[in-house]
Amino acid sequence: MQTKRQTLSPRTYHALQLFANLIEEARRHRRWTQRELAERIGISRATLQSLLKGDPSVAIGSYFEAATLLGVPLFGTDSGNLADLAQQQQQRMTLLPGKTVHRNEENLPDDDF
Amino acid sequence: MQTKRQTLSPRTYHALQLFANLIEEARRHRRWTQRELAERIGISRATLQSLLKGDPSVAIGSYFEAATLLGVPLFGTDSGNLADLAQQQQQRMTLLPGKTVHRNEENLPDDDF
DNA sequence: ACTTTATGCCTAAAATATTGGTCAAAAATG
DNA sequence: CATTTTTGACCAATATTTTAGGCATAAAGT
Repeated sequence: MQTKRQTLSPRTYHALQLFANLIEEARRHRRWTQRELAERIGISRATLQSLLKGDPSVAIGSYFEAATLLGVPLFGTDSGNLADLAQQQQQRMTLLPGKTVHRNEENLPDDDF
Repeated sequence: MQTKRQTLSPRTYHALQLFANLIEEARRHRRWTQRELAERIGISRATLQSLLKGDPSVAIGSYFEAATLLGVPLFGTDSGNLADLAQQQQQRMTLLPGKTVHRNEENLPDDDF
């Protein structure tokens, strides 16, 4: 029934749609049947169908695994250096000053860029 | 409890970790509290915490909405042209030949690039 | 044209993600 | 350094996703 459990920003829907389409395109290109792909991902065909429609309620792990298996680039990079990127990020964060975000009465709610 | 309902490829885990870290970094940068962000996304703080750890079982919609709200670029682009990209994709696909993927006994299972 | 396979869509049941609440420790504030 | 706020972790109850299965239609193979 596809219950609308939460309302998301238009941008999110577009991103989802795009992502799903990239995956579907890759699937066809590789000539994998829905069953095949679903099986490889480790989910049911029904869920895969939701995924291919861009359903926001599907687990992100299923999306990413699909992309990985099909070779759809995640975060710009297609190669394996993704692990490195993650680690860089990790460090960059742990080194940063504020561990927790604190606020009092009146302070700038938004600090852009 | 973080049940390990399925086993994913290392690359997927790395991507998830990276994504979560990007979001967390952006949150701190903007000085939003976990409560604040969770509320804006429309999820509980508990779920947000799973998300910030890179939990694969969290709905992709929550991830993407978080990224959107925090300005974390999705698919390389930060601006609004994401909608256009989606539409281009859409058309590119519907115009393509094979609607369904068919196979018989022996044929090339993998057609790379 | 006929046969086979893939896809789209629908259920009820089963599995599990999400929630709201609480607590202790950590971090920022004044 | 005392106070306030944020964060990390946990839990039981609930809401929701996921599943298996079936059926009709569409597409591809022979």
